[in-house]
Amino acid sequence: MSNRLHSAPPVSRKQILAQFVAEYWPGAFPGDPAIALGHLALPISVLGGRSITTDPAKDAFVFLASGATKLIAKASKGREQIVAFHFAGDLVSVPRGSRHTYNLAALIDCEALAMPADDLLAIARRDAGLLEMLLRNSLNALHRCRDKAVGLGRKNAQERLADFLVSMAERIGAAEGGASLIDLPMSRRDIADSLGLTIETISRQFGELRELGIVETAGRSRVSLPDVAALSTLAGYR
Amino acid sequence: MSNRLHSAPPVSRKQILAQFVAEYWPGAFPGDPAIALGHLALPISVLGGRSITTDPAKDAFVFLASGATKLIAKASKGREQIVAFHFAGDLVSVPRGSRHTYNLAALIDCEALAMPADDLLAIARRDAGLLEMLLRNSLNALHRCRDKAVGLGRKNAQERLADFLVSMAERIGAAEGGASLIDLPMSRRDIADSLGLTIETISRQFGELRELGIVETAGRSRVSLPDVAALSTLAGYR
DNA sequence: CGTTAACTTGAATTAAGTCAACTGTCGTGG
DNA sequence: CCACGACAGTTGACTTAATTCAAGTTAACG
Repeated sequence: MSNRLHSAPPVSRKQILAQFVAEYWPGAFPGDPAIALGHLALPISVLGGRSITTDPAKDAFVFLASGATKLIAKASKGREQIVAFHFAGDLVSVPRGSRHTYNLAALIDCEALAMPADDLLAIARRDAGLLEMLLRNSLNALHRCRDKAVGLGRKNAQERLADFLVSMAERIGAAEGGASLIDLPMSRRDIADSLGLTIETISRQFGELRELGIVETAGRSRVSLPDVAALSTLAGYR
Repeated sequence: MSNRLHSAPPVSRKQILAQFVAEYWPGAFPGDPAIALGHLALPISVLGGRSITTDPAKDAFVFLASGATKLIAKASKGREQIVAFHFAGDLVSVPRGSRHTYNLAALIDCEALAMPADDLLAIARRDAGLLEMLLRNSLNALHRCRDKAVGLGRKNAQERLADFLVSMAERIGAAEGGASLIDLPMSRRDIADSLGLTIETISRQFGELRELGIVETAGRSRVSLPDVAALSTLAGYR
């Protein structure tokens, strides 16, 4: 799994920091962010399948420079719920463990930057531009999470999978006219854990969508959606 | 329903604004916020059961000065999912309609302040203190929403209701030693729509928890939790 | 005190889960 | 480059938790 994507050339701490600043810190003075973030931002390289560990007693932010991750919540009895997936450029808020224990895991090889939330907030307090980007990002995540809650609470298996595929097409799909090609970095188990279903149900629903001619699959990870609009209809929006 | 709580004495726009500023705008100069927010913050009084309407095409913030609300998402086929409950002092982010349509409704009489998100952000851009409070509030909502997603995706009916009651005890319960007294402002239907279940299932689970001696009910809204710790155990955390 | 909507309870149904066997994909090493 | 092994995914039969449908009860408000 560690080489599903070609091993990236070694990326320096400086480069990752620069990437984060470019995306989330508008109007930062060159050199300034490096000094401020220098000591608290921990650069991380992880192989697919491994965890991106942060202090479980503190909220943290993780900037994902490259790769893909899942944010897992653990409940009792070994049950796991994947609360969000992330891709290159995303900034993830990883909550400290309270009711449930949270854990960020790499789906494929990742380059990331981990920062304690308190420290980042302390820096941002002096810079409204950064603060506003953090706020926009967090509102975005909130709205995504709410839409997810609707699916988990009120949709059947087919609608959940349709919604998942439409979302993935939007985020990592390669458009081909009305169609979309996706190379899923997550397993059927991950999809199941994200949609509150079992792998068997995911498999059966992939089957149904294939029958309907709305989804085509090749191998474990390649998915083609010939008609994204039709799939959206099945997702039970509105 | 409009007088479940005594009708509050008429509250002026100025008072509500002051309350919002006191909670979310540290170090604001007196008079300054009033000028900035004056034209865009819409004061609202609604009776229980009515909707707090905001422009459905724009994200909005609603500051709840008094009362209690539910944020409802509508999916296709008339299905509704309550995504969050709010109480006095809460600041609610109401998303514009995208995949699902969102709607904020009063559970009891409310005094509130509605603001278009863009306008509030434009003001906050010049004030890191306000911005930081908005960010903390939004991260808080995000973490709550994620915990909710875990329940919706991976917990059975009893665990969901136990979790709901523990949360309500924390937010609006009156502590009595190890016990907690709650006066629920929402109906069984609201609880069902929040937990992704039906009213019948909620009713049956209340019955079970009563049998177990962990929950006592009086009338439709009064709930007493003699042993919150025991209830937490049933909620399937960790 | 009477009406009405909220809630409760019971019996039948169903969507998804569980358990178990089978098949395909993909990376490794011959 | 092909064959093998291991794990990921699929398929089928059966079970179950929660829904649905249908009567009852009760609480609260006028």
